[in-house]
Amino acid sequence: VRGANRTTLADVAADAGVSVSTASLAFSGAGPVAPATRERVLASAARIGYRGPNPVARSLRRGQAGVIAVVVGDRLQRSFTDPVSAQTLDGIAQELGDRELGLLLVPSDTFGDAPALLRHGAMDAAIIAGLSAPGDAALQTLRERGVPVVCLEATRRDAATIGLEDRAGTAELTRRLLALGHSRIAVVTLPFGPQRRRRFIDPEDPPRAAYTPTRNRWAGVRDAGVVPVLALEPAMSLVEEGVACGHLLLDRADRPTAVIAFSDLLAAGVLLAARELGLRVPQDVSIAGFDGVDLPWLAPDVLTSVSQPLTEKGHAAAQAAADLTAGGTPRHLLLPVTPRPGTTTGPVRR
Amino acid sequence: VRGANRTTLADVAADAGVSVSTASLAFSGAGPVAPATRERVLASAARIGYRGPNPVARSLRRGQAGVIAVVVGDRLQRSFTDPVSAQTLDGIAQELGDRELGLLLVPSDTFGDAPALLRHGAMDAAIIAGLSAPGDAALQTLRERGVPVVCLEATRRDAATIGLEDRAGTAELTRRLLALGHSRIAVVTLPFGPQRRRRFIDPEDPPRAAYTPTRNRWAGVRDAGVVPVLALEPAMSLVEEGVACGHLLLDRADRPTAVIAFSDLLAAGVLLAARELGLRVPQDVSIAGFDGVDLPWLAPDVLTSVSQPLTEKGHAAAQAAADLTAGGTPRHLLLPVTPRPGTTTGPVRR
DNA sequence: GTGAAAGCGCTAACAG
DNA sequence: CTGTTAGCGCTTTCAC
Repeated sequence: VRGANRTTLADVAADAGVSVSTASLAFSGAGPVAPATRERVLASAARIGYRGPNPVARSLRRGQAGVIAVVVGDRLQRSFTDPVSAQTLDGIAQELGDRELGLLLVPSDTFGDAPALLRHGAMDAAIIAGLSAPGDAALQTLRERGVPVVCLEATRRDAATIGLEDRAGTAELTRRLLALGHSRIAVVTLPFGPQRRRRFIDPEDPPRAAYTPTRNRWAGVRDAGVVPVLALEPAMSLVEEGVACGHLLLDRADRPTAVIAFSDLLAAGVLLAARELGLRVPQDVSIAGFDGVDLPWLAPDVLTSVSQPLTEKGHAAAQAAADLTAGGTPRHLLLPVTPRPGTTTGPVRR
Repeated sequence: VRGANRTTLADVAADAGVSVSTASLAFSGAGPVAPATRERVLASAARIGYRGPNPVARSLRRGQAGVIAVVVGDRLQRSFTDPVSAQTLDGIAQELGDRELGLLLVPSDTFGDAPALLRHGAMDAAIIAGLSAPGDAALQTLRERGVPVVCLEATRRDAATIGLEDRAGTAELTRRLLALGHSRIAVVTLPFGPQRRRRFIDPEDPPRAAYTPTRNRWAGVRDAGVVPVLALEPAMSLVEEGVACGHLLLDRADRPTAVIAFSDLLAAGVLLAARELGLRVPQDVSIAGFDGVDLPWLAPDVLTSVSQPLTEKGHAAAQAAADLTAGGTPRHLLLPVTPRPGTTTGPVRR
C-alpha cells in the first residue's frame, strides 16, 4: 500500500507542466518561485493526491537521517515507571521535537548483543540514557558504526557526557544528617553493576562500582567523613527493593538512626518499610533520598532529598546529540544538584 | 562528520576488485556469493573502514522506512509514569524489536497542531497510543499523509483498532460489589474529553464522553443495573486526582459504601484519601479499580481490580501496524479483561 | 524564475 | 557465481 507506486514529485511536475526542480522548490520554499507557478504546483499536488516529499528520499539526498536514537534499559516498563527516566526522556523529547529531529527509541540491555535496530537503524547520533557500564554492547556497536554517542550517567572518553554533581549531592545530604546529630547512618546504594543482586557491602571497603553515579554518590558520603554502619546494594532502583532493604536495615536491634538511599524510589521503599514496622519517621528514623522527584503517593510525607535537573538534563543530552550530528566535538557537561527539604529527616532522638 | 564523505559500498567493491552488486550480496547474504569473494569483500570493508550499508539508502531502495511511529500524549513524563502506558509501550517495543522495525516516539497533544515530526517524519505506519478524541490533530495529519494508523483505546472506522472489553469489566466489578451488599456506589470516571477539569457528573444523565474507554466503562456500570449515587470526572488519570476525588466523595455524611474508579491510579488515590480520613478499607468503604497494574507502594493493600492484558495489547498494536505496512486491511481487535481479586473490597457493614 | 542534469548509496533484475 | 544496468524520490548546483 505504502510501498506501491505512490505519486511522486515527478508526477506533480508533469501535471503542473513544470520541471521537477521547480516543483521541489515550490514545496520546500528554498528558492525563488513565481507565486503563480507555486499555486499551480500545489493545486496539481492536491488534485492528483500527492502526499508531500518522501522523507526517506530527502534524508538520503541530505545525508542526514534526521533521527537520534535513544537507548534505554531493556524493559521500557521499568525505564519509564521510574520518574527519573521518564522525566529525562521527556526533556530529550522536547528538545529533539523543537529541532525537528526524530526520536528512535531503542530498548537494549547492557549485557548480551545489541539489538538489530542499533546495528542497522538509521540515526545521526545516539543518546545512551540510563546506567551503562564501560563494556556496554550498545556503546560498542555504536562505536563500530561510527555513530556519535552521548552518555548519561557515565564517564566516557570517547563520547559526549552529561554528568551530575552526584558527589556534592550526597556529601551535602550526609552533612545535614550529621548536623542533626546522626552518627549511626546506613546507606542503600544504587546497583554497582549489571548483576542485579541484593547484598550487603563492606562499608569500610566497598567494591568498585561499574556505574558512575553509584561510585560518585558513595564517594560523597565518604567526603562528609562518614563511614556507614551498614551498606546495602539493591538489585535495582525500585520501590520494592527499597522495601526489602528497609526491612533488612531497620528490623534489628542496632537499628541505624538514619538511612540515606541513593534514589528516591529506594528511599520511598525504605519509608514504607519503616511504616510497616511501626516506626515513626523522622522521630525513630530519618530517611533521605536522591533525585528530588515527585512521589504523590507518599503523602503526607515528602522525602528529604537532593534534586537533579532532570528535564534540563534531557535538554542538554538532546542538544549535545544535535551538536555531534552537526560535526561538533564531544563535550563533557556537569549539572548541579540542589538540596530539597522534606519531612523525612529530623534531629536524632536519644 | 557523519554526513561527510564516508566510505561506501562502491569503495569496498573497488578495493576488493568486485562489482558493487557482488559487494552488496556479500553483506546482505541475499544471494549466492563464493565464500572466497565474500571473505575478500569483508576484509576490504574492514581495511578501509566501511561501516556497513547506509540504512537510509537501503530504505529508499526498498520503499519502506522500517519505522513505526508511536504517538503518545504530549508530556512523556506523564504518559510513562502511568504504568498502563508504560506497559503497553513495552509490549509495542518488544514486538517491533522482534520484527526489526524502528520505534519513532512522537509526543503530541490531542488539541493544537500535530508536531512537525508527524507531518514530515519517515514512517510506514503509526500507532496512536493513549486516549484520542475523534477530531484528533495527529490522526488527521496521518490520514492526509496516507499513513496507515492503529488506534488504541478508540473506535475508528478509518483505522485499525485494538479495543478492550471495558464494558464487561466494569459490569463484572459492579456486580461483585452488589453481591457484597453495596447499594450506595460512587464512581470516579476517566476524563470525558481533552478538557482536563474535575467536576461532578449527573449520574442519571451523564454527558457523552469523547473518549471510548470512559463511555464503555460507564456503560458497564449501568449494565449491572446500578445508578451511582455520585459520579466525579477527574482532570486526569493520576494518583493526585484520585486523592482529590476521594476527599470529595468520602468526606461527607452520606458517604458511599463503595467507590469504583475507572483506573487503578485513581483508585489508589481514593484509597490514600480514605487512609488520610482515617477510614478503614474495606470495612468502612470498598474501593475498586481498573487495569490490574502492579502498585507496590500501596502495600499492604492490593487493589481489587480488573486486569487488562497490557503487554499483549502492545504486541497486538505492533502486529497490526506491521500488517498495515505489508498492505493488510485494518482490523478491529477486542481484548478480554479478567477480574483481579484484591484486599480493598468487602461486604458492606451496617 | 525555471529547467536540465547529476547524483545521495544502495538493491534487484537480468544477463553472462 | 559475478557484473551490468537501472532506478528508489528527492535536492541542488548550474546554465539559460
